[in-house]
Amino acid sequence: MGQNQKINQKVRDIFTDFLELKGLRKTPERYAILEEIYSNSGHFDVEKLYLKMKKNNYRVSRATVYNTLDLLENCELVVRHQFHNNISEYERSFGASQHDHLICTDCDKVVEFCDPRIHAIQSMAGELLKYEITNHSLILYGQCKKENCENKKAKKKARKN
Amino acid sequence: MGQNQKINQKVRDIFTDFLELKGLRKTPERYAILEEIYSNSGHFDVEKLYLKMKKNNYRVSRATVYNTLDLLENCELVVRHQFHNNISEYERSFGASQHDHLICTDCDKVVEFCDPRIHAIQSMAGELLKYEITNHSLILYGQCKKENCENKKAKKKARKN
DNA sequence: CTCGGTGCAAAGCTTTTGCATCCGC
DNA sequence: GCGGATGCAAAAGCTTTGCACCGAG
Repeated sequence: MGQNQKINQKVRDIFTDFLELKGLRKTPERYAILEEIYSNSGHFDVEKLYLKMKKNNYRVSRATVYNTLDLLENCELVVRHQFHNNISEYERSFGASQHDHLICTDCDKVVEFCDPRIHAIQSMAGELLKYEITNHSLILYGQCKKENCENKKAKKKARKN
Repeated sequence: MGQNQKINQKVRDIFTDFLELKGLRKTPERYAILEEIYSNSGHFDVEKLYLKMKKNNYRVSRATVYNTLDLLENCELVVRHQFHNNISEYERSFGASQHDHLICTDCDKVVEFCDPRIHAIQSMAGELLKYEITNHSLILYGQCKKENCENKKAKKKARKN
């Protein structure tokens, strides 16, 4: 059994436990969506996932995709990111290392990075303010200093700055 | 001259310099919007600002509000936040200390806090990844441990978790 | 059999866009 | 007077909702 298959099995089990705990139904659509998400890594939005499933001849409605993503977010198999536009991006979160994001303000490219001090900040702030912190979102914005940054955004839309 | 008036004058000057530098017009609408934003502190969204101006008998279109907020964001008189919903929230950023946000997952209340280590993370990540970091967004999510947390969200919508 | 879940389409919200008019320069 | 800015309304996205039907328990 390969590493991926092992992860997929574990993930299905977590989802099943969650659904049973909450008294929710174990529908094929829900498992199909989970499967699809864990068949790749990287960021995706609802539309991308919806179209990918359609292409693979698995027909689900957008409503079900939204519903299932909510569930998966609640059982922490998926994290939702809110980057600086008004659409929700998602990412699978089991079997992946905790990380944060750096976004290029020229080309929108997303780079992942990790810094242990964030957890220190998180727990200290929680203690100080009397909050039980469950998660965080750290996004850095900046320009790539390398010359191979393709500057897509500038092409896409001449920014009025 | 009071502290607020001094700030308002400084802020107008910054905006004027910015508009002149970019060759943009100094329209009364733009200054009226800036004025309205700096007449209060705290977070606001486009609709809230739009209605506030309307109530004060200053008629601007939503389109102009969006346009001007873009300009103000570019000259760093306003920061835009993307919390975990799909609407943009703004906050004036001149004359206020740099801070980050903690959001209560029960009642959506936003608390501000500050930790100097974030700047260290920011510059180290930038150096490592060869990016010129210009700004960041750090949001912590958690539940208030005090009993006076009114749990508005639970009322607003029985979350399907 | 029941009632939660799905699919579809309509509605809701925020944001963007097109165009005629206006006004800063 | 020119060309950018505004106002309005329509259009465009993303997300939620309503309702008839389906199927998991």
